[in-house]
Amino acid sequence: MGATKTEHFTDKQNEIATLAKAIAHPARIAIMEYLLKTDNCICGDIVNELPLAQPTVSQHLKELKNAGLIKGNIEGNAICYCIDEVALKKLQTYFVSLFTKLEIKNSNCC
Amino acid sequence: MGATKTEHFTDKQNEIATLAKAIAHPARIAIMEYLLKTDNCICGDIVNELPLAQPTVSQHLKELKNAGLIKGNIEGNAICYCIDEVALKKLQTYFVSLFTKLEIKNSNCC
DNA sequence: AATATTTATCGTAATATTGCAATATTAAAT
DNA sequence: ATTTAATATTGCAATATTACGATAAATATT
Repeated sequence: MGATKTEHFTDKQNEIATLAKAIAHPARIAIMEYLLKTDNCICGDIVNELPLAQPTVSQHLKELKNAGLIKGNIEGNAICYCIDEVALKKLQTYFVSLFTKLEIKNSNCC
Repeated sequence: MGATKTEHFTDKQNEIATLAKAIAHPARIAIMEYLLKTDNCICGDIVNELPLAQPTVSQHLKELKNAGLIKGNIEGNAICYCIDEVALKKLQTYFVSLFTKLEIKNSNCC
């Protein structure tokens, strides 16, 4: 009890849920937005940008990386984090398709 | 310690994170997809459709409703749940805008 | 080699989520 | 008014997430 019953759902449903969970935190939204607006995606800058301690930011970065939303490259003794378009595109495509289905349906009963 | 520090992030960041959290579970994805494909959005049907006990489904429905993603109308002694387009549109628009920014940027450094 | 800088990991406390049995609530049907 | 059916709430156990201090690991600088 307590753990999500992933085995009862489809791979696609689990995949989208996992991606959504990865961005289901304002700090991780803030990281994604920062990476989108800057050309200087050094880990230390992200830590400075966020109102959280370095180990906490590091943990959030790890979660985004595990979900495939960002990737990190070693650059000297720093690490350069960037958005990985593939996963982001999956989320976008999914929501667009949901909304398209809703429009085609156009018979929301309540 | 332990709770999300929402007060340090923008309203928009918190709003998107909350919406993402609402769908960050395969059962809630499955509910949204079911509501999109059926015209018969009675709570009992959702319970039958999902591999979870009735109280658990009821709780997931409540979370989706709190996030504004669905709405429920009393219909006799049953309840009709439907998708609320407004919140879904917000998510879609957000991801589209993220991806647009990424395309405009077109200089992912790593 | 010693020191400084940068990032990751460990350990742990606080809090939140997930799932369900038991029970309550509400409205329909008898 | 009882009974039945549908949904919500309560209470609780199991698990997951969030946050951070302390520390480790890796590279750069001196």
